[in-house]
Amino acid sequence: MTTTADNEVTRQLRADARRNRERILDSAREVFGEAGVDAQIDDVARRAGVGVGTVYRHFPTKEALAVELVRQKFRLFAENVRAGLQRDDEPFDVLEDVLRANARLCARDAVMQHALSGVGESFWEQAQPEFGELITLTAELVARAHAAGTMRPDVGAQDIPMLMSGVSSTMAHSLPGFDWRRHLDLVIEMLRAKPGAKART
Amino acid sequence: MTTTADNEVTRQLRADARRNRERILDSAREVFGEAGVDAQIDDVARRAGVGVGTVYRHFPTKEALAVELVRQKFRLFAENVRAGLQRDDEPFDVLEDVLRANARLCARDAVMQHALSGVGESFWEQAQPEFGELITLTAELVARAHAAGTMRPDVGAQDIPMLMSGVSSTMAHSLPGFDWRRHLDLVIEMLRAKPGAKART
Amino acid sequence: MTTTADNEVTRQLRADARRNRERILDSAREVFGEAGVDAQIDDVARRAGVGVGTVYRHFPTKEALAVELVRQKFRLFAENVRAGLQRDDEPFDVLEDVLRANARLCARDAVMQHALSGVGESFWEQAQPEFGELITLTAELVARAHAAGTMRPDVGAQDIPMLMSGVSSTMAHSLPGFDWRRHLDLVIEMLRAKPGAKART
Amino acid sequence: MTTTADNEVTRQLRADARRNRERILDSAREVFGEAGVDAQIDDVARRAGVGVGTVYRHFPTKEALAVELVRQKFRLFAENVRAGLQRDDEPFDVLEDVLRANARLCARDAVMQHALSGVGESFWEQAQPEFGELITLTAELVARAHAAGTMRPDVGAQDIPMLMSGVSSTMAHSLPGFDWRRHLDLVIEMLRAKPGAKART
DNA sequence: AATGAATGAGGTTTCATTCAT
DNA sequence: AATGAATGAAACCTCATTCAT
Repeated sequence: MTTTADNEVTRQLRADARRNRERILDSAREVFGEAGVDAQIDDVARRAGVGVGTVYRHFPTKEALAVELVRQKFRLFAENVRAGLQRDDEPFDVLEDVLRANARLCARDAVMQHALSGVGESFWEQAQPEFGELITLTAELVARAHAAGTMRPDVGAQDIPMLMSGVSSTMAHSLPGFDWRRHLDLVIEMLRAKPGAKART
Repeated sequence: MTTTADNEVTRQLRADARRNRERILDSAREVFGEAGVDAQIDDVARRAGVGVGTVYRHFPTKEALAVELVRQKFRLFAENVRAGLQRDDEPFDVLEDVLRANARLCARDAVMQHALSGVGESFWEQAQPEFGELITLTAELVARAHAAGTMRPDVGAQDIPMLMSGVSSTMAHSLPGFDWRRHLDLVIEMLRAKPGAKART
Repeated sequence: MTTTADNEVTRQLRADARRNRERILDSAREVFGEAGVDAQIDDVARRAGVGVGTVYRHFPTKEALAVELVRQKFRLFAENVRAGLQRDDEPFDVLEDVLRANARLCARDAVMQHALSGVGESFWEQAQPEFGELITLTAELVARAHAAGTMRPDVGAQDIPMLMSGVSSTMAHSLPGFDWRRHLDLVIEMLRAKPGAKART
Repeated sequence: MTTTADNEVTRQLRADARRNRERILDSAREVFGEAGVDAQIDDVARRAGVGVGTVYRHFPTKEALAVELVRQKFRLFAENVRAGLQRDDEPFDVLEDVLRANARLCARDAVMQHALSGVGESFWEQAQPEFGELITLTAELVARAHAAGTMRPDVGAQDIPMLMSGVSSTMAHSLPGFDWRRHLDLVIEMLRAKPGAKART
């Protein structure tokens, strides 16, 4: 019983820390969303209602914080793919739904834009595990669509992140003609098997 | 005689100034290319062989300098389109060549990446004239390709910058699967009219 | 019985606390020795295997911890002097031995260096009792040496700490020519009575 | 004539910068003197009447600033030795005067204390040239005193900085018995040749 | 009594921009 | 018109100390 109590105290402490961590990440998402990746850590801390030190305890540098946001997002992407893999529907339709869902998760996410903008080359190295997992899962979905003959055979799973990164770059602008849903529609067209179409290898 | 002399001095200075302006822009292209848009104005000035003050005489802010680089690039794009419009070849082939040429102009251009990353929303406002001109010219090329029936009818000139911005975003990475030439190939395939293909509106 | 139990718990705790105190002091000596007085309390705590809070329970401030180390050292110095006072040997020889022993205790002691560097003026105030005791004991040894005529009559007990502080300052460096044993030798020569030598008052 | 004018303008600019540099160093001496080496650069800047950036333009880090103060002081020491070498008086008397003069230059100089306290081991490396010069000059003075037979033959020029560092460490305190003039007197006694005295090698 | 997460003032340093020469 | 020294508002990060558990 003492042990149980102790454990609970311990868990309680951890729970506090974990809640702080969550609040910091939430706050960072908001602040980065509003002010871009150049936003100040102090603002993140203030909005999270914690001291700067607490932010730095959880994330040793500002970059580490941004990287964690990207990793989280990748995990969400992967979850969507996983959910898609559970479905029994036509594989390409599933893929399409998943891509649309993931694109929505990207929309107006400044950190993602930053990660995609190439400044944060190191972002990808640090998010490697999540990125790899995402590719692996996507490959399964793509394989099914290929097998079903509903996806262009000469486009592979590794093309998807590249194309989606393009869609995501569209989101960063409110320029005339820039509409990420349209961009995504065109990409999906690209991926879809066309009867009689011959792809350039 | 005094007037003549003064004029000569003035002209002399203007020539100097113009040369300085060019050197600053060249230097900025290089420095931004190597160190990203976060590079320092001092470095730009040093490489141009002028004082910082001179840079500021020509460009009121660092952003103005970057914007000018973007505008220059847009002018180059437009020139390529204009050259294409002179050609008598099949219009879609011309479009393809132009897109490839313009993509090459974008490759690893940090300022362009920055402009595309959404940080510089105002970049586009300031480059409005050049951007508009580019669209206008592209529209003519697209119209010809549409008329020739060699380009997908449901994709318009205003889609091109969006798609190319996506291709450009690919250039920022050296990630596995990220290959802008491949991205561009896929885009061009998509733009090409396919016999029997029915596009989703 | 409850009282007995409580007492036992208290005693138990006190024993624990005392052990903790010792471990913290040991740890502090090591950490300060390795990283200087600027080392962090967290490191001291970690090496002692306790939480920071525990350090602060025993020593209200970082300085208090450092001061305690100095006081301990002074107590060791005093013990050496006391041991010397027990000996029946020639008093100046005893003094020489004691000074050499105490100098060895100082060697490469970062806290001592810090105390000597003047930053910690307050160190000395706080170590007043130990310092006073040390002087008192030294005075007795010096008196005996004076009486024996083996020590320069114009140098007193109060000169010793000053001279030893000089020797100690030598220890802080690994500069060419800086050798505290040499410095100490010169000091001891100087303290020794010389037949026919006339000291400047 | 134009050349002369240009040169004057250039010199003028440099003069301004040089004056700023001097003011920063003066200010640093004062601020470090009052608040120790832990004083803030902002205070140095404020007292010098310049912006922080100006301080950093002249001295890339806080340490660089402190090091420069030490080097300056070493140069002053060397100047005193040089002046001593011009004199025709008895060499040991000259040495004594020089040591007293240099000790006075040290008195209550917080940066010097810091340099001597061993924290700034790197100080000495960076002040190597000045330190070396000082030793060289001192060696000449010592050689003369040795030749005159007025200085202990078994004490060399390289012992002097060590002994003076000891004297300097005395200056950092206002403890009972700590009196650097007394310490210096004793050191000078140490150095003086004693008729009939046999030095320990 | 112990723990260690949280705090936040304060420190150093950077760099776009200004301005005296 | 050109120069580059000066400016100073931020930005990031550290660490002695507090306090909830």
